Amino acid sequence: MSPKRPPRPEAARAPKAAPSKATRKADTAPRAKAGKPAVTDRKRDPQRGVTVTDIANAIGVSRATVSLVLRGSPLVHADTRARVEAELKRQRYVYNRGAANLRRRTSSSVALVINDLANPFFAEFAAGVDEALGDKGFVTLLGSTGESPERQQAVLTSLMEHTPAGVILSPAEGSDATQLHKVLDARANVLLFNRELTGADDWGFLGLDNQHGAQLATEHLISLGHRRIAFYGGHADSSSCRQRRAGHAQAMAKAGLAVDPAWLIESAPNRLEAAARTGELFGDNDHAPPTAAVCYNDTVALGLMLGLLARGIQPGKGFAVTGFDDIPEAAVTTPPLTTLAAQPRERGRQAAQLVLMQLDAGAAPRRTIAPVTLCVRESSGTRLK
Amino acid sequence: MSPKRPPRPEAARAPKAAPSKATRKADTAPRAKAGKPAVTDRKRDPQRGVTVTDIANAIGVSRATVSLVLRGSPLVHADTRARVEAELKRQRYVYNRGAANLRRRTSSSVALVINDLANPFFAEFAAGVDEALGDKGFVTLLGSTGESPERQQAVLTSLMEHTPAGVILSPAEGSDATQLHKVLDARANVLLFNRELTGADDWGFLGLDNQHGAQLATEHLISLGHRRIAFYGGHADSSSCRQRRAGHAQAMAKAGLAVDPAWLIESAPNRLEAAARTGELFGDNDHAPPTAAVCYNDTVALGLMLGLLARGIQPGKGFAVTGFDDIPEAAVTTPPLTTLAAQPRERGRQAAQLVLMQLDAGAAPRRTIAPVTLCVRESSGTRLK
DNA sequence: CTGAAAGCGCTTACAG
DNA sequence: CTGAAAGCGCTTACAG
Repeated sequence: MSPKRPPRPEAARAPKAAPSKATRKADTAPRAKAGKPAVTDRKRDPQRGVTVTDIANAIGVSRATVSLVLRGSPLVHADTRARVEAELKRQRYVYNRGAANLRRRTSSSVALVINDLANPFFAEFAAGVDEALGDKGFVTLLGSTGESPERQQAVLTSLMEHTPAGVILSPAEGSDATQLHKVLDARANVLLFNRELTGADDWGFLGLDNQHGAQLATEHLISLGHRRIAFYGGHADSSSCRQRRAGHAQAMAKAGLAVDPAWLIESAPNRLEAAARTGELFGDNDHAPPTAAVCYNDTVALGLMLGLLARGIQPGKGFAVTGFDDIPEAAVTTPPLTTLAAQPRERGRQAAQLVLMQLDAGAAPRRTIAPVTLCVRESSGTRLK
Repeated sequence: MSPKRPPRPEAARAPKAAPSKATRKADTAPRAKAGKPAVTDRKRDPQRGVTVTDIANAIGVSRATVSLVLRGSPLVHADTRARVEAELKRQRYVYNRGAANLRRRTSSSVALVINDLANPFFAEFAAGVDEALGDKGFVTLLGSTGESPERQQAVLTSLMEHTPAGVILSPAEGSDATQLHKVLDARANVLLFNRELTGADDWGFLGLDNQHGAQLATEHLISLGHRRIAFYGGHADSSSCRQRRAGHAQAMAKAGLAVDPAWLIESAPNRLEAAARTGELFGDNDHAPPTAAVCYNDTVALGLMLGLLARGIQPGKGFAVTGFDDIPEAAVTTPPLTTLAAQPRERGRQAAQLVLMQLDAGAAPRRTIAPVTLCVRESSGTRLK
């Protein structure tokens, strides 16, 4: 029943997996030379598709000619071309791109590996990637890691066996460039998205302007009169969190405002933990508590708003909150969330273009930073009196 | 720059597209027989990957033996196997599944075609499909139609050229089985998801229990004391809308309640149009207006709630609303939305299993209906006095 | 237990 | 303008 064994955790080992039996009928050995005349009423395996050979034989030309027609070569005589095309249509020929890719040593696919499609940010990103890839005639090979570096190794190993022309990878948290190099060899055309990795300079990178985004949010809060502004959530060892924290720090410094270390609060980027840590904002430090928080992302901001409500504090009234990402929920929460929009679908299109550009000999992998825009809603409140 | 021409709108025509030049160096003609001894300091194209031949030559066995090791055959001597495996690792061999699939006439991919990944319902569904497919050693080929039957034809045509072992298709609105049969031939292993199509009985189908779901929602509203309950949104010619309307009708009939035809209101399933049509609920008919609405889906329900607010009516207070799907926003709107949960990720896993089952000779394509569960929140309000 | 040979469906110099 | 031949990287009877 199971056509292949699942990929082992030790993904780097040789593929033992037996490919699927895609043909519904088990192949019986061809009895052509077995003496008796073959059963002629099924001269061809019904499962077999139409091939260039069938077309060529049907109208008495060579396979080469059919191939040239398929590839739109101007070498073929118009009449011949017309006859071939008619026969192609008649027999409902389907091009076997896998065979062509093998012969030409090309690829018409790009692997896209992300944490989880259920994250709307990545869903939009994936939609953008697939859109742009499709426009160029490539197909998307999907893979998801669920933020597990081990699964990521396994998924990438499996995808590489399909010889993608490129890999767009949003690394799982805790990814290690050394490990990744074991499965994505020197020849691989890789574009990293969203998370920067040390030791991966041979690959392209597309990221958001995290620092500037957080700076915009912080400046926005300062302009509303806030002076004590926390940075809430995220893991300080992730590059995006570091960059966003830097933006926060920069805006505060620029405004001549001190940052109490107690205002830098870590939290896993999920709603539950973000809500649970709300109390840390109002801990027993000697100083006055913050009146606003720049959150690591929207999910954290949503959690914090729940946590605030649980303590009887109205987000946007008693305490200002900003997010990052502009996920769909951000517009419909109570209150709607002020956040940074990253246009993930556009980023997806861009990632596809970048990875395709890298295929060209000249284009060296580049570091690209995409802008984000502040989207003001009610969670950041109005001007403090 | 563009490695392939984009697929033409007339998708059924022969593929003229020239595949991508994935190899960074343009191939130069092999000069092996050109007289002069070949340049030996680069005896192999550096772009070339390691093949079974390389492994076989390196340790002096035949390619067949290497292949047997790769496929885990018990026929190889343990010593030989060990030597092969060591060499595989040393040369960082990567299995070329495309070549193997070609030779074995198998496939290790499944095409997944949906309207748009940005729809969280389909994002979850896709995540489930990919998860389950990956567990079985298959890879997901992604395609999206944006609800356009024309794009759907083009996308399917392109995907079929990659010889997927199966196709999971959530048909675009307005899909036509006859058209689909032009690109998904008799051999294709197809599973339709979510939208039923007449004339597609040779394919498998996985759908939600739309009727029962709408019935549950209606019964819930009836149990709260509502007597005049509208069915709001959706296009009456879509199968899912018809089924949900039937569930509504059935619950009303069972409770002995008449349904005023004016309470059946169509709307495109988007927020904007759903909001705009709110007035139709309170039109100038002679009868009293409804006090509650079973909405076609969550998006429609969200739109309706906005429309109600715009007329000064509090959803969940002055008017009860239910949705369908349980998208993530449903839990965080004001008020949170009572809806039917379809567990799209689980449905995705199920779809993957079904399409893989269909590969087996015995398993004929089946019609499978998955249950949905009522998820009560505040938008349906409390008991009417 | 291992090797030589044929072949999956396509493409591409090379002749003619 | 068209055909014969070789080959992409793998697998599979068939011999030995």
